[in-house]
Amino acid sequence: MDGLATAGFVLDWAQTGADGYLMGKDQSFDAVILDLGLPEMAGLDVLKRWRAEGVLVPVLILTARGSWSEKIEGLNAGADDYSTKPFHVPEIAARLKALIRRASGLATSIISHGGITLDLGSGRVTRAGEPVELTARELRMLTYFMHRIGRIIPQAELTEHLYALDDTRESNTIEVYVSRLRRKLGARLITTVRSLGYRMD
Amino acid sequence: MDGLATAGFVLDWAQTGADGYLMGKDQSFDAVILDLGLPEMAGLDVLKRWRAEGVLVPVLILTARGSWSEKIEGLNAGADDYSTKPFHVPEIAARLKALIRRASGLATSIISHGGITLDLGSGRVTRAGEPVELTARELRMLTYFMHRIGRIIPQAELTEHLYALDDTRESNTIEVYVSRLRRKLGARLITTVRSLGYRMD
DNA sequence: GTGGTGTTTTCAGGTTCCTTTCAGGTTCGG
DNA sequence: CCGAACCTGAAAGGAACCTGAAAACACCAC
Repeated sequence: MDGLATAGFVLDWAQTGADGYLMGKDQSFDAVILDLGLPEMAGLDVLKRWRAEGVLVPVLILTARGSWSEKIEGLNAGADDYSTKPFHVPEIAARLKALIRRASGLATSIISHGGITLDLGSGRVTRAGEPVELTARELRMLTYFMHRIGRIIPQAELTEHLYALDDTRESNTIEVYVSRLRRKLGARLITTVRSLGYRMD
Repeated sequence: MDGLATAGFVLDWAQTGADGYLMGKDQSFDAVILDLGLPEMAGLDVLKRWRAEGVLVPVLILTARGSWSEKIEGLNAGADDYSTKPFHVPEIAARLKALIRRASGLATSIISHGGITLDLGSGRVTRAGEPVELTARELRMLTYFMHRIGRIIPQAELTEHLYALDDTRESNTIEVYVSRLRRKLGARLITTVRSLGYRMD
C-alpha cells in the first residue's frame, strides 16, 4: 500500500471491520478500500450498514480473484468498484482517482466537529454557522487536524504534510498558521501540548 | 450481449469507432460499453474526444485480459470502469447498474443555475432570460462548471477536460476563458479560490 | 487559392492577496 | 527565575491571477 502514499494519497488504516465501520461513519474520507474477508465483521456488512445510514463515500472492494458472486454481491450492496487480489497498485491508484473525481460532484464530504464544519468539495468552512474565509494553506492544515481529532500531532508531522517531505524547515510557519486558525476559528480549537505538538478536540 | 437485453437494458450498437463516436456525441445514452480495439478509430480516441467535448456519459471499457496498461490508460482517459474479455454478463450488468445509478442526477438536458440556463442539446445559453453567444470552448467550460456547481475545480482538471489529456499546457488559457465567461455571464458567476482552483455557485 | 470572418492562443503589464520572515512579547516547565 | 518553546502583529516579497490587445489559426464562400 505504500505505493498509494507515493501516488499522493494520504492513508488511514483500520485493522478490523468494526474499527473501519466507525471510522467511515464518523470521519469523512475521499474514498474507502474495503477488503472483503475482514475479521469481526464481514466487509459486506460494513458496506451495507454505511449505505443504510446514508454514508455515501465511494467504496472500492478487494476480492479474491475470480469470485464473481462476491463481486456482484458487493456491487449490489453499494460498492462503486472492485479489484481482485493480488492487486496492482498503479491500477488501484487510477481507479481511486476516477472514483473520487466522479463522486465529488455528488457526495459532498463534510466533516463537522465542535461547531466547525468543513466541506472539502467546495472548500467552505463555517464556524457556528457563520462562513469563515480560509486560505489554501489554512484549509489544508485544518483538514489535517479534522481528520485526526484528539490526537497529538507533532510539528514535524504538520511540516511534512504541508510542505514537500524532508523539507527541514528552520522557521516558525507552523506556529504562524496555528495562530491564524485560532484567530479565525476560536482560540480553544487547537491545544498546544508543549514540546510534543498540537491537538484538536 | 443478448444477456444484457434479458437483464432489462435497451441496446444500440455501433460497429465502428467512427459510428460510435457520432452516436455518443449526438444522442444521449445512459451508459456506453466501449470495446478497445475497434476498427477505424481506436476506442480510446473515441473516449478522449467525447471527454474533450464535454460528453459525460458513463463509459465501461472492455479490454483483453491482463493488459494493465490498457486499462489504466482507459481510466485516465476518462473511463468510469472496465471489465476484461471474455466477459461475464451478470457482472457487466451489475456494473452498468452501479455506473448508471451513480451518474443519474447529472443527466438532464437543461441545466439552470443562478440566472443562467444551459441547454445541452442545442448549446444555447441565456442569462436572465437574454440569450448569450458563446464560442465552442466557452461552452465546454461552462458545461463543465454547471455540472459541478459548488465544487472547487482545479485548473489542471479544467485543462484535462478542455483539451485532450497529457496536453501539458504551459499557458494561461484557462484564466483567459474564465475571464471571458465572467464578462459574458457576470463577474460573480465564477469565484477564484486562490491556488486551489475555481468554483461556481 | 484568396479573402474575410470569427475563434483560439499568446503575450505583457498590472493587480491582488498569500506566504514567509522577523522581531519582540508571553507562557510554561524545571 | 531562567531558558526554551511558543505566540502574534506587521511588513516585504512574490506567486497567482486578471485582462486588453494582437498574433496565429481555422473555417467558409467565392
